[in-house]
Amino acid sequence: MTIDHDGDTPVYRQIAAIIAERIESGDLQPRRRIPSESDLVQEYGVARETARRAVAYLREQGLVYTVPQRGTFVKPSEGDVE
Amino acid sequence: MTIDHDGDTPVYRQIAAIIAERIESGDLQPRRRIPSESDLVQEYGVARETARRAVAYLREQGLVYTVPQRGTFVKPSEGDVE
DNA sequence: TTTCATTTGTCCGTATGTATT
DNA sequence: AAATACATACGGACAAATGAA
Repeated sequence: MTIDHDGDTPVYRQIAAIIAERIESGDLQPRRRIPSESDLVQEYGVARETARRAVAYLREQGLVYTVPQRGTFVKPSEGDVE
Repeated sequence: MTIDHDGDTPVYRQIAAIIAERIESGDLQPRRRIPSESDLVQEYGVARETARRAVAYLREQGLVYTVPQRGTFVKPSEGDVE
């Protein structure tokens, strides 16, 4: 997966889409931590704000949840055990 | 040496320049520890991130090396004895 | 052995200024 | 004007290793 800096889709949404795909494919498991903002900065060569936006977008979509000072994690599905 | 918070040169580079000057003048000797991040925070009244950036900048310039949980030290010159 | 302070590593939250589109 | 992106700077918190007491 590569980032298109010139296309119509904002970079942060492209990154969010990649992570969302990893969640849906099971590559990123429920309650497991997703890559940190710094990881995303490194991996995709973007600014931290862009990485933060990508994570914020996933949060808005209800795919992940963030624990301050801990990280961002994949939300468990509805029927999952507590 | 005072920090100019409003000038063109970023604060972290000003601090890096001060330390670089201390190294070149011999005030900070090879293999000796440079001031810790906390020291720089105290001394120049900056955030830790800014202090960390200054050190990172010196590292990129090859002037110092960092040992985790130990500190950052002045790099010995080429011809120095091991 | 245990405790404690120090130090760097790694997180996250926020803000401002600038540039580009 | 507004959205996107980058650079800089400040703040707080916890983790982990080291070394000294």
